Amino acid sequence: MNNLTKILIADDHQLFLDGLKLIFSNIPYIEIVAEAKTGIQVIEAFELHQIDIAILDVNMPKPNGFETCKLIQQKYPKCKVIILTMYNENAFIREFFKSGASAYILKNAGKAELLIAIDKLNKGEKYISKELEKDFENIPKDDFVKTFSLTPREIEIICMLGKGINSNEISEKLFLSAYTVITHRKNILKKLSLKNTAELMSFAYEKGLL
Amino acid sequence: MNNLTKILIADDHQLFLDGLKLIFSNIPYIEIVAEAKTGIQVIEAFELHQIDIAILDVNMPKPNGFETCKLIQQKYPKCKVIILTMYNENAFIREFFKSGASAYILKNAGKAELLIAIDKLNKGEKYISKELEKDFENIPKDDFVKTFSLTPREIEIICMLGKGINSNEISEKLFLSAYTVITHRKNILKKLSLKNTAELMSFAYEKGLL
DNA sequence: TGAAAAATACCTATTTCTAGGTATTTTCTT
DNA sequence: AAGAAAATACCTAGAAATAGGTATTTTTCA
Repeated sequence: MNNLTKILIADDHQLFLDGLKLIFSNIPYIEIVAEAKTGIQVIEAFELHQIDIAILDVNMPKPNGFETCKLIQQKYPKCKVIILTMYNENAFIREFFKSGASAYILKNAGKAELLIAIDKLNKGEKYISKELEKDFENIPKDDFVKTFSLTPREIEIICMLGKGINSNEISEKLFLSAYTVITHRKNILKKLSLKNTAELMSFAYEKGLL
Repeated sequence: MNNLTKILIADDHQLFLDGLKLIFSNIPYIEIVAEAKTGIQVIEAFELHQIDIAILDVNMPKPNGFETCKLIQQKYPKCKVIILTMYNENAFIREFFKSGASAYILKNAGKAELLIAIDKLNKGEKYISKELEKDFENIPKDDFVKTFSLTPREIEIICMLGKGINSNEISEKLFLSAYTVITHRKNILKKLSLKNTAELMSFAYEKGLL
């Protein structure tokens, strides 16, 4: 056994990948063994390489960071996952927990924080960005649940709506009846007391859901 | 006069800035003299430093890359601007022209392309990402001009839609025929090549319209 | 294991949106 | 003053969203 940490990095922007590579190129105990631009490529990379830590962008396409993380945890439970997020999307803290990831870091957190996180992960600990940690404590649990009280499925549908995908298309993509999607949309609007989807999109953006 | 290119970099994500810094750290003829996370910080930096090239992220907040670019060109017309964009948003090619920027590059283009662009800019030439160039040629000029840029009335209506107000209600508030509002909405979606109002809301938020 | 939450699915009726037009008037700009 | 752009308004048909239900199955969690 050696103490070289083997890392996979995944983000759909080449420049960002380049940046990460250069950041890690100075660190002797870290080796980047694979990179990917989509969730599918991540899974493929796992079949070819032995990976200790996967650094995934939340907004990565096909599938997104959380989904990819779940897949990794199922097949390779020893691998730790760091989720990188753009904004302080506190609606996703729950997703983070469910996904089984070990660290959750804001992209604007800086390089030092990344290295600290990797260090903690190697010790078997978890890590969450300072800024994100605040949200945890500031928001009482009940309030938090009440404020949004959106289920993962509902959030998923909201995100798809934001891309201009309509109920029929969503039902196809998620292998659901169109009725089900319509029911979800109805529940979302009712829960949040919103008039229509346009207002829902505003809400979603203002709460950092999108 | 020296041949050292002084660069400002601006993006709201620290890791991305770090990446750019490391990329340029190997290049002897380039010096990063300032960095910024918002448009305001960019303007402030211009008051403190002599800058040859500004590299701006489109999606930077307050104000966005294009707006910031316009401000720079007004006050410091000698400075060249490189706009970095996440996706192939051809809706913004026109914005790019209006802003007076000298280069327009996709973020996933890779480091080499950035260096080529800087080289061209130093020679007084312009540069556009290969992938984006395609879109230029495909779009006939007339079509191109008609395709984008929202009128004040259209923006007003978009804002109201974001509040959940529907066509009928908008027509009442603005003392217009409902037909007129519907026509405006139709024109907006066509102009921006969007599928529906949900996607329009996403567009509006992402571009800082809402 | 039992209750609660989430996800699923169906039905009807009505309203609203979208897409395809055309066309006139007003405002801006050169 | 002429032309372009913006704003206005109308028509039709079809697609999609919304609102009101009900109800079963699956997951989650205490």
